[in-house]
Formats: sequence, C-alpha cells, structure tokens
Amino acid sequence: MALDQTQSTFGIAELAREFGITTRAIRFYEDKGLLNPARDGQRRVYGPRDHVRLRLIMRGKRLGFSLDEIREMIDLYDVDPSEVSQLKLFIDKLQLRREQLRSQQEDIAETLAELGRLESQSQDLLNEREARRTKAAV
Amino acid sequence: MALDQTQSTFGIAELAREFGITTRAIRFYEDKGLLNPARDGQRRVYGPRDHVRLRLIMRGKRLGFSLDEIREMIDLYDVDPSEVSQLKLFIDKLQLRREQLRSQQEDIAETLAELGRLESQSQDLLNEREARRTKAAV
DNA sequence: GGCGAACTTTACGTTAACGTAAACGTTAGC
DNA sequence: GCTAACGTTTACGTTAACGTAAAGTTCGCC
Repeated sequence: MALDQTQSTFGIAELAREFGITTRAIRFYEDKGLLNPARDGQRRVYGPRDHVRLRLIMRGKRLGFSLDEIREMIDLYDVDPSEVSQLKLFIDKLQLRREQLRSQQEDIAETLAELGRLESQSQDLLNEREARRTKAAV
Repeated sequence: MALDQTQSTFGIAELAREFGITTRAIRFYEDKGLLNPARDGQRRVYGPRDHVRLRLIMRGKRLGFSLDEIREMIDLYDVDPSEVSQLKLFIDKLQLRREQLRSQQEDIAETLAELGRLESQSQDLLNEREARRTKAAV
C-alpha cells in the first residue's frame, strides 16, 4: 500500500523537516521531558504519540508559553485519574489554564480591534490621496 | 480638585507598583526604545503616553511577543503617514500583524476546545464516582 | 545637618532555549 | 572497503530579559 494516511514512525530529521525546526531542538525537548521517543539501538524512533506531542509543543510556542508550561499542559492530556482528590486537582488545573487562555483571547481581540481601526483610518487616508491624484490626472 | 481621573505624571516606582513589575524592568524597556520618559533634572517623569505604552507592553508580553516585536507593534500607533508609499507599507504591516493575531486566536480556540473536552470528561468521571459514594452511604 | 526614601548610573550574574562544533557510530550503495 | 547520509553524545557559546548589587545624588523632614 502506497498511501499511508497516518505514518506510524518517524526519524528525527523527518520530524525536523515537517515542523520546520532543527534536530537539536527536538533533542532539547526530550531533555526537558516533553518527548519520549523509542529507540532502535541508539537511534530515536518517534511514533504517532510523539508526533502529536510535537504538534502541541509548536502550538504552545506560538502562544508564547515556556517549555515548562507546555510540558504541564501536554501532560494534562494523559493523566490517569485514579484518585478522586487527584481528579479534583486535575479539574482545577484545567480550569485555571482555560481561564488564562480566555483572557489571552481578550487581549488579542482588543489588539485586533485597535489595529483594525488604525488600518481603516489609513485605508481611508490612502483612498483619499489616490482619489486626489486621479482627479489631478484628469 | 481632589478627583483627578487620568493622572498626568508618574514616578517610576509608582508605575512599577501599578503594573506589578520592577523599576529595573521599566528602565530596561527604555533602553530598548519602548519608552521615552521626560526628565526632571535626573529623574524620569512618565506622562499619560508612557502609561499607555506600558500597558501595551504588558499586553504584548502576555501574548508572548518579544520586546522587539512589541516595539514594532506600538510604534504602529504613532506613525506619521506622510508619503503614500510609506502609507501602503504601513497598511501591509498592519495586515500581517492582524493575520498573525488571528491565527493565534485559532490556536487558542483549538486548545480551549481540547481542554474543555478533557474537563467535561473528568467532570463526568468525578460525578459518577461521587454518586457511587453517595449511594454507598445511603 | 543628618537621616531615610526615592531615584540615578554602571556593571556583573542568571535563566531559558536553543546554536554550533567536535568526535564518533552505523548502514546503504558503489 | 570506502564514503556519504544519517544519527549519536558531550560541551561550550549565544541571545533575550531581566535580577542583583554597588556606589552615588537629591529631597523633604526633624
């Protein structure tokens, strides 16, 4: 079968190419406990789970989180909720993180609105000037 | 008049308290060209404009931007659109920045959704267990 | 006029997130 | 059997964003 939708193993260089980062960075994420690839002898072999994690890492970086924060966040995805007390703490963590994300959304919305106002003002100014130039050309 | 809505000058310690940062950080932002306070002799005096700028700086930091990026962004607020060619470039910059912010919004929306799913799953699990415990108590 | 509080400059220290280079192992292909 | 591609570990270097400490100024107040 040639068409394999979800490739199941990756080399480090392959991942690096796909995500536009260096192999150094990928090994660094492993050092920091964000990835845990299998090994084939000495070589690292990344499975689908690592692939997903790396995607989450990159998304976290785009949002401005530190690697420590990112690790905390992606660890949330595979917590084993064995004890009830742990489960409550886990839910608290989730809620905190979600609140932070929501306030970040508000910050973005404000910024977008402000830059949007600037943009339309500038656009008006530009249209006006170009109209004047067109008129002068007639 | 006692009630002065928008205070017009600030000392550095005053600003530091208000924004929850150190005076060192404020001076550092000045070094990097993000602030430009007036002087009273040797001392820095911050006006309303600096106050606004500092708010924008903090917002930029919450969004994960570097100080360089933040400087570029807040400089957008006081560009003088003298030349038409400059004006076009300016509009391009604004659009780029807005697109970046929008994709950041998407990242946040995805993350919020995923964490939300996790949260309701956990909440269900918790309810189930507490129901079982209540039942056992009856 | 001495003292404390708030401010100044100068300079070295620190942490995160990699970059870069050296020196070495292994495997497919000619 | 050699080399090119790909991988490994180890270790020192670098940049951003401040922290921290030293040494001096200025000002209001008792």
